[in-house]
Order: sequence, then structure tokens, then C-alpha cells
Amino acid sequence: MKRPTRQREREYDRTRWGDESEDDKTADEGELDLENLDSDEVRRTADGELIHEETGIIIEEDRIDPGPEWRAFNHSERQSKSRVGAPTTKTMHDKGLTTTIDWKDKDAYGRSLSSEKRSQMHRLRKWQERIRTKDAGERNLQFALSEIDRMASALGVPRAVREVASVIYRRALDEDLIRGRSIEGVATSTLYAACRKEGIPRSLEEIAEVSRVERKEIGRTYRYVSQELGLEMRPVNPKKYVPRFSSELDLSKEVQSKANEIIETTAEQGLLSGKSPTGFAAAAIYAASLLCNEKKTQREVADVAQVTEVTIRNRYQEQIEAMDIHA
DNA sequence: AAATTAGGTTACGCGAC
DNA sequence: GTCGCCAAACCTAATTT
Repeated sequence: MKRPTRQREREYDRTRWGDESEDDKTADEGELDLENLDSDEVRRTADGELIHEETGIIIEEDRIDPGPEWRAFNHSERQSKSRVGAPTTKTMHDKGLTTTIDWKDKDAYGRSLSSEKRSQMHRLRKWQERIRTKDAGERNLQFALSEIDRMASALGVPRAVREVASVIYRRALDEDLIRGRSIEGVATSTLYAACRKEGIPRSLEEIAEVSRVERKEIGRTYRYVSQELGLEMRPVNPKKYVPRFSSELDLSKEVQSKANEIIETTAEQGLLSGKSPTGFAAAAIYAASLLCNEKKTQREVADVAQVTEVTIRNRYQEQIEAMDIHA
């Protein structure tokens, strides 16, 4: 009688926030597990290819190239090894390879152009634009990538995240996952995924704030995309939120490490499973701020973490209970 | 400010249709 | 395929301590 119900609970936990208990250590320290995820058979080469050791099959080769191919250690080496042209980037729909024509009516020396030359330039620009955005797919990409870029800078996440988001979006496009979904929705979801994958997670709430798509749809699309592309995502470790929230609250290092400590020990006791990572982190920070005599109110913490005071209270009660009153 | 309480919203999987 | 339903987490809002 009770059994099936229990099972459904667990299942629910796992899909919503993920189940912490089964992955334990790897999620904690591994953080950025791109490198860590080399298990026995699957290995990441220096080029960033994901290959299966025994068969030699390349599982994924479309990784980002964020810089020049060669490392140069002194000036002469730099001269000989640097490639012609800028490194390609995937945040531009044509990988940044086409010529761009400046909009200014000036020549290379800054002199303004004759009227005849000006109209010629006008025609050139027009064709340039037509060629650059040849077909609809390309235009989708261009729009999506510019959206990703816009949101990423609004969130203040590093460049690498945008690159990862771009790669994911391209894969989604290749696999025909966009059909029937809004470009913006998918673009936002890929950004969300990229943030998590790069270990600098933003909550769905935060992402939704800079997106034109509502939270609900972002979550739904994200789940779909990550499922289809097999982006295996671990649940976010609440510790990831501690530094950011803490600095927004002007809290000291002691509070932060105390909060981390609380998270660690309480998570071990299974208190995390099924709970919101942001709420969990917020509660730990609140508790730590009390213990270190740098008290913040629940309201303040709740605001930066974008959860309610009630949630903080609930988590906080459970946590101090589990810690056995540590003061 | 914090705690308590009550009631509403959400999303997931599942079985029925 | 989708309809209805469930349970748990979380939210809003009002009230009390």
C-alpha cells in the first residue's frame, strides 16, 4: 500500500532538484566535472574531444576554442606560432569568419567619402548583410546568439559561459529541438544550462529576470533540452551560491566558511534531498550570520536569495536541529 | 523580527481514456 | 495524446509572539 507512494516521492525528488544522496562526494569537490568526468572508459583529450577509450569513438568533439591554438612563451615564439586571423568564436553565427564592413562613411584613413563612393558603399553593405544572414536557420542562430550575449552580460557571467551556451544551442538546432518552441525560450534555457555546467549557477529566478521568457517556460524547455541532448546535470550544490549571496550581504569570510560547514554536514544527513539549493544556502548563511555575530535578518537574506522567509525558517530549523546547537 | 498558520500554486509521473 | 489526479515543496498573506 505504502510502497508505491514512497517510490514516487523519491522519483519526484530526483527530477526536481536531484537526489543528493547517491552522488555524494563527486558533486561536492568535483564542481567542474568536465575534467573529472573522465571515468574509466570515457576520456577527454587535450583537444577537448570526448572519446570512448576502447572503441576510439568520438562522442563529442564540438568543444569551445576560447583562444589561440598555440601557447607562446616568449615573443619570437608568439611570432612564429600565432595563426593568421583572429581565433574563431562560436558566439557569432558565422564563427566570426566573414568580413565586416563598418557603417561609418569614412575610409581607412578616416577621411570622409565622396558621395559617389558613399552610395557604392551602401550597396556593398546591403549585399554583405544579405549574404551574412542567408537563410532562416542562420538568422535564427544570429538572433539566439545575440540574445544569449545580451542576457549573459546582464547577468555578468564570464565569457566562457556564453561560449558553452552557444555550443549547446547549436546542438539543439542540429537535433531539431527548436521546432515548436520559441527561440528565446531555448536560448535562455541553454544559457541556464551553461551556467550550471560551468559551475557558476544562476537560479531560474535570476535567469528569468533578464530573459523575455517566463520562468515556467524556461524550466520546461531546459528540462526538455537537457534530456534530449543528454546533458547530464547534477543538482546544484548550495555551496555554489554562498560566495555570491554573502558578498551581496557584506558578510565576512568566517560567515561564509561557517555556512559552507553547515551545508556540508547537514547535507550529509540527507536534509538537502528534494529541497531548493538556493533556499538551503540562504538558511545556512542566515544561521552562520547569527553564529558569527554578524546578524542579517531573514528578510535580507531572503531577498538576495530570492526565496521567502518562510522557506529560510523551515530550512534553518532543520539545519540547527541537525547540527545539535553549535553555539 | 521571527514564528505560526492557512490556503494557493506548481510540476511531476502515472494510469485511464 | 491528453486528461485528471497526487504529493511535496514553495509561495502569499494574515496573525501572533
